[in-house]
Amino acid sequence: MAVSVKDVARVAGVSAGTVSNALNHPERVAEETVERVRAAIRELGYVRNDAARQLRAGRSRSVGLIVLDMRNPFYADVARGADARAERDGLSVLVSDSARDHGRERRLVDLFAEQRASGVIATPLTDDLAPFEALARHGVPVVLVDHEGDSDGLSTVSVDDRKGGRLAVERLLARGCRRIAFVGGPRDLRQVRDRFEGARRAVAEAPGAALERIDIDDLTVDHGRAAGERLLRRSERPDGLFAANDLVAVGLLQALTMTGDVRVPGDIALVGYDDIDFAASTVVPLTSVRQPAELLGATAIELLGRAPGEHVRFEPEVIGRATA
Amino acid sequence: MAVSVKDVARVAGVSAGTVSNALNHPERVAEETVERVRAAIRELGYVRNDAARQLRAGRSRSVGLIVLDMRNPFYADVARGADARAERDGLSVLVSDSARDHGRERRLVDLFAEQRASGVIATPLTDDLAPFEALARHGVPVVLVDHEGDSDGLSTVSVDDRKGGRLAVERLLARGCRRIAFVGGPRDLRQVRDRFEGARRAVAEAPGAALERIDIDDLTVDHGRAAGERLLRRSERPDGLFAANDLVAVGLLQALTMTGDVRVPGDIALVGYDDIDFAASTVVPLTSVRQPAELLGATAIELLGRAPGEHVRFEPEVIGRATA
DNA sequence: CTTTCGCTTTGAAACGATTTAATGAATCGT
DNA sequence: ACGATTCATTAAATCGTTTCAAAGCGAAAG
Repeated sequence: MAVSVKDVARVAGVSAGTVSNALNHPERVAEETVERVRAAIRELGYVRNDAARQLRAGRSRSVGLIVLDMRNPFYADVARGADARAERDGLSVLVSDSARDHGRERRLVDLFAEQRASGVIATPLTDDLAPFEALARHGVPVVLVDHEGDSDGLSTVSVDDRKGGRLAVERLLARGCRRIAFVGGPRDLRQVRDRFEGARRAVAEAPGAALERIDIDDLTVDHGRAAGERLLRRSERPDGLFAANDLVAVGLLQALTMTGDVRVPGDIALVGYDDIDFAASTVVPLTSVRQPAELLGATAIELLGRAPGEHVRFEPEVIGRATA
Repeated sequence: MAVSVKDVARVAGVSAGTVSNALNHPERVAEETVERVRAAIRELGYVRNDAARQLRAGRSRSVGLIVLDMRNPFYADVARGADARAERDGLSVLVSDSARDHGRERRLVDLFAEQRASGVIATPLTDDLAPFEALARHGVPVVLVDHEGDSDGLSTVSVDDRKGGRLAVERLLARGCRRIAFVGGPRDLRQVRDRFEGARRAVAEAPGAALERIDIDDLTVDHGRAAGERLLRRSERPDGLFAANDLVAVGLLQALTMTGDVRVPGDIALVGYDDIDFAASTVVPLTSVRQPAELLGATAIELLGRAPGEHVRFEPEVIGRATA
């Protein structure tokens, strides 16, 4: 059933080696022969077997991209950026979702290791980089995205999240907010930790300002809205909110504006994180800390081709809209 | 550099075949030997070469999922559903984005063909199913998602989009809307076409109701908002809007509510499509036609394992919220 | 007329895992 | 104690492609 080079060779009246050359190095083969091989391929409906090709080459032509959460548009943008850049190098990007599950992350790393991927780009779940270091030691280039690693077998592309946290809070402080709350979680997620840390420092430097921490279990719209509703029932409310990402911010915004007795930003100002497409489109357009998502993805692909251990860091930027 | 079964075999003092058996059929190998092999694997840091394994097996353990637009949370949900179901069968789902580009779609189909994927699940770009039919003819099971195909080498999982369009408009009609507009595009996208067609029929059956068509180039928040802004500048406005998907609906809603002189649903009612997470969280919670996204994904994986040519169709459902 | 050069093409050897039939060793029943 | 039956292991074949050294062959050079 399976058509192989040998069959093509027979029909074209040449050897298997020549078929391979006609396909991969047409300049080494007489024009007329190339044509004959092409015809045979069409006739038989031959499709190259990538497994055999890879086995010989020792390495595949695809790079794995492991994201924390496919539903977060931020990662979709990272994927887009990577995809676009990879196309130029003749690589394919295959995205997979760790869904914030350690087991799943591990399995995906193993999968790409076994596939001898050309590279793996990942947003790691926690600080436990062991699986990725192992991967790198096995010769698969690894680039961590959105992670400020220090491990030197690995390259990283990141955005300074502490600075982002600081910028967000400084924006709130500049508006006059003094009772600031950070809404995010889970706490062991590095992004959450660093953004909070940046916020903490900014508040510490501002006389008279206080920072409260509101924990949620997941960075989703639903959890954000639930947190917002809890906030509404309190007598003493913060006057400035910093959400760990835009999904949470969107949820908060919904809850706060729903009843109509809290005005945003009048009573409570709000800053989100990621500047996803939706941010510009919320009830009150969302002020957010922007990360250059597509650029992160594209840069990650570039780093795959270079020596490991390179660290590129981008600067976040506040996109001021109406909520703060 | 590369560690192979042979190296493991040497260290464990057995033959290559035994190493393979220890890995894949431990019950055929003496317990003590399995242990010795395991130890050797750990010692050498052996990682199985999937290319070789596949070459022998003739088939890979991963299924490709080709989506129209990674940024649309609907597809993220489909991917989630597929992923969860695939895990049980020991398959991995690799997602790739055709980004509504024909060339890209073609390249991805070729890629999965060459990889001899266990299956391909795709949301096809247009009605041109030739590439997918070719794939199926080569023995790769193909399931089209969100497509009501009739081609019988292919299985499909779909949601009745015409019915969805009808339901959406009936909802608007029931509220008393009579000047209804459909906002969507591009016209050759099957989803757009069918949803419009359903809307058209529903309007045709309602005495005194008229349907207008507002074309946009892309089903995104931005295009929706632009359409909404154009709408605001008109003197004669529709009293009911049906958006081809929720992203567009969110954009429309933004534009309409921004200025404050149009009330939703008072002046203009609105129904979206897909019921993405965000839908519940918009300024005015969005009424939307729900498709069981995760179920679509899971079902697609199941169909991969069955005989080709099976067609499963789900029913859409209106989720009534505040906009209509 | 021989030598040399350049261009095509070939045949065989990899790549690394799995499988098959065959072999050897141990256990069993009678 | 002997053939029959398990059980564990092995050696060799195989999957389909690419590569590399070698060979074929006609034309140009001497």
